[in-house]
Amino acid sequence: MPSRIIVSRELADLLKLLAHPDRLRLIEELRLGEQDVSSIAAALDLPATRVSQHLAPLRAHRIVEDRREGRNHFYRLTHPGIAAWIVEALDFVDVRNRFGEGSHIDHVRELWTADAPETSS
Amino acid sequence: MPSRIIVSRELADLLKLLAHPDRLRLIEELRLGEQDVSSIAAALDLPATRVSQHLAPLRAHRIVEDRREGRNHFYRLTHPGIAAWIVEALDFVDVRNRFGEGSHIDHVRELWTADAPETSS
DNA sequence: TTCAAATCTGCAAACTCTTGCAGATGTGGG
DNA sequence: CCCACATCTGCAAGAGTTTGCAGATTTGAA
Repeated sequence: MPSRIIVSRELADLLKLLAHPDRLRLIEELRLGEQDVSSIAAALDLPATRVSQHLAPLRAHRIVEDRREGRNHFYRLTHPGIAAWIVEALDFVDVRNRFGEGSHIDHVRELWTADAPETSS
Repeated sequence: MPSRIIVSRELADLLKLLAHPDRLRLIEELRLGEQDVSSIAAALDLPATRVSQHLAPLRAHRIVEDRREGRNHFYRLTHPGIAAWIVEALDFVDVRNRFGEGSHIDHVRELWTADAPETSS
């Protein structure tokens, strides 16, 4: 079995794991640091159960790591660079004939590239 | 509908499209230049029909573009950078407890990063 | 110990993707 | 015109994914 086939399977599994809108937003949500499940659920406007369901396979493939503190589980990206790598894929999204779609993409690229917002002090 | 949700769907569709071992190898096969369907099929050791089936959605999403010359259809990457971007994802593949897997990955990274092999002249 | 909060796991229905195959289309040669 | 070659498209069975919900865990507090 040639290496290319073995590795392309691993790579496809990884991409399949990332290929879900909620999981992509979840990863970008962790871009700037760890958060517990409830915070993520609130930020993404999803039921906490669903967030936990998404986190399970991400944890199994070591995309995220967790730390328990009392009854809260804090998650963080195992490879923080993955968030920026995902944003790069925006360059490959086809925006033909989708008016306004391009500007949505530019807007999100900024959201997912900006530093932490300064606190209001 | 917030931009993040619209864009994360587009992005997930893109990743889903890429998340297939044959399609990943196909894209890396086109890394160094255009090829017709039969050549790709021979290189990947797949039936030409299957290659054509994989090319159809890649073409629909503008990952590849084609050019007809007689009865052959030559395909090339719309964004040649996508091949290198895919190779970067190897950094995020989990290799825990898979002896030898790491070296497969390094080997393929080289294969998919090297320049065209020099001709034998 | 008993309760409630936070999270995790298991399951079934609905949905989507993959694959092989049969047949359709387009092109060049004789 | 007729055939063969290269490629494309449509279809159906099987496999895999997503989702909501019910119930299991784990932990801290009363």
